[in-house]
Amino acid sequence: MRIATFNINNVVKRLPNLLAWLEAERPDVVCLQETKAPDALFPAQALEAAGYGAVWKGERTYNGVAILARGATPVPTRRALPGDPADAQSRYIEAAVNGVLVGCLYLPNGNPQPGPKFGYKLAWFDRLIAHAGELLATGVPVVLAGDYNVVATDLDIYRVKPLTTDALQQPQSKAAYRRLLDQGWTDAVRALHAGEQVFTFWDYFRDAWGRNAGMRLDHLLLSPVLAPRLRAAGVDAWVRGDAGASDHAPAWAELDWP
DNA sequence: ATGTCATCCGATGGATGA
Repeated sequence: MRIATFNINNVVKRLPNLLAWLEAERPDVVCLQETKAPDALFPAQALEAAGYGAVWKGERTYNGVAILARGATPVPTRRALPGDPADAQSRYIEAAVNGVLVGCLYLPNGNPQPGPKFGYKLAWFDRLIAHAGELLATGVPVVLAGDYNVVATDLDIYRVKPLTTDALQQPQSKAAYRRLLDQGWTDAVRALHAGEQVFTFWDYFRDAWGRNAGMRLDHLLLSPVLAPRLRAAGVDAWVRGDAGASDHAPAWAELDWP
């Protein structure tokens, strides 16, 4: 099973890009973020025609997540991250696909920092860690995939800028990601590319793609049952170079499953 | 501080988020 995560940055606007990538790479499972479409406008029919069943949770203009499965329909288990009923932002969806529980997440960006948005980011991270711990306790195979909006280490950014105010690089953000990993999750791309600079995001600003001034923000975390089954992992960086591309490229993990 | 891309509201651009 090959599972991918892709911040599509508007699934309606970039449907041609999404379909081109699906046809070229044929991932089995896809987690999408920033679909930026209300549920009624999610392009389910076009994806079905491309061979993918889907579950989605969107909203107008912002956020929005979805899980696709090739030749199957994911069985939804959640459409929100537990822990705050007042949180109306569409940032988490979870579904079972071929015996794997897939959590698809879009962690808050958190800028500007400091401020209420950064507070929301850290609170959301705490809720994710709590939920992830409960998933681990069940012992079922889980992949938590998405845009974590964190530069985890200095290796995950093209150039370290000391004393930056960027919410993605704050010590609290990095510490939260570290706490999540320390529960027992395996960062699939990092596990197979230790010490290598691998990026999943290149800003639209300042020709970041042309200069390879990227960051690694999109991750697939594997629960302990799945970690020994990891066979390959990488990033389909070519997607970022296409016309009308998202500012992210898909990251993926190939699992010996089932 | 800058820069790009896109959307929204509601106006023919400015504010916003990323």
